[in-house]
Amino acid sequence: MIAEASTHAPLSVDKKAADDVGTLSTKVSPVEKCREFLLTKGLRMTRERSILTEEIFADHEHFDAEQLIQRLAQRTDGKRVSRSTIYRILPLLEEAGMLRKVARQDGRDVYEHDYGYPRHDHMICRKCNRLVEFKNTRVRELVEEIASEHGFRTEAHRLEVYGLCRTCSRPPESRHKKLNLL
Amino acid sequence: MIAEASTHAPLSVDKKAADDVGTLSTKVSPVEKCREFLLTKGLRMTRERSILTEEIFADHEHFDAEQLIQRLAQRTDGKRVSRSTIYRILPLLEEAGMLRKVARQDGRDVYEHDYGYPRHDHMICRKCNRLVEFKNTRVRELVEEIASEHGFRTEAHRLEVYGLCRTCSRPPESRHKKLNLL
DNA sequence: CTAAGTGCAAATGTTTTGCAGAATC
DNA sequence: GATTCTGCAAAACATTTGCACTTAG
Repeated sequence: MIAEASTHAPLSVDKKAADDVGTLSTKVSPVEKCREFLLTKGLRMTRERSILTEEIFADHEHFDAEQLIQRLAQRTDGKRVSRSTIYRILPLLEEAGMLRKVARQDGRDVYEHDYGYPRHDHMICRKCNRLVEFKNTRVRELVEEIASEHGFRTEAHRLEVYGLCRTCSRPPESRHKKLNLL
Repeated sequence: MIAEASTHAPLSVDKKAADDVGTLSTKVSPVEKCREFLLTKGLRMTRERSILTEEIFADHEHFDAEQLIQRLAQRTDGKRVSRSTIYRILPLLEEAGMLRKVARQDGRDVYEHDYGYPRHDHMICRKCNRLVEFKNTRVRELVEEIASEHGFRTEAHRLEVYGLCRTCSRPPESRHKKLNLL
């Protein structure tokens, strides 16, 4: 099941091209942060929630539910977390401000960390599918400014820039060859 | 578990609060534009494609597939278009550059016109779910500027601002009346 | 004519849910 | 100890697809 033959260069994040994204201000571990949130809601920190949170924050890659299910729902050791539980915890982590949906690819919601990783926006190359992260304070400022003009109280924003990355927009180059661009 | 009591006021677009969004530069009718596209692909302009295109471009509201199905799949006059056909045509209109997905709400893809309507961005109220459109030239300028710093060639962008709209951020307020908000 | 398009019903794939037993506070 | 959680299997949904029949070009 889950056909999945897509050619999507899936979710690759171009860290090299990113600006000042990468500085990490660790205060509390993700699991701790999650526990705090759960407390405020009168909910409980369970083994499953802890396992899933650790798995998710083990790296900074983007991911979707299916990937977590692949990794966690078939373990035989004590670290198994079922499909339903995974689907139930993800919205909690979102509500906790630790995750956010950034896209939908192949019929699935794609998440990224919203905790322990600096705020940033994305440039997406329509050719190589590369996701370039960038950080620019003026974006936030402008958003803030526009919002206030509309009496809107900003909590977050998402800016995605679509186009061609440096590599893909560079014509076959040098020569007199016909550039088959576009 | 996972509360989820969302009050989704679905897809309402607050035109009043919108800025200069509204100027319309009509060149060719949507149906014509669509026909042109179909021609280039060796495809045919059918009654169903024409009906659907007209229905979609009759107003500038955002919509999802289900809404079109509601309106078109149960007609008894000659204007019926089936569910499958609707789902088959939507991607065509996207490819034609006439529509684009702008969000996902309640598990459905939300579309908006990408033809005959000026470019704009969105503010989305997390409480009443209202979609406020706004247009601000500085957004495009800033995007352009940032992109070029990264050697990125911009083709389009999407900016969504999340937060609370004027109404929802106003505290229960003044009166003792229960405002059944909205 | 003949390739492309449509409607229907059935299939797919993701996400949600009711329940009974298990675990946290 | 009561409430919240988990896993399971089944359900709910949105979207897609196979097929026989229509239709545009």
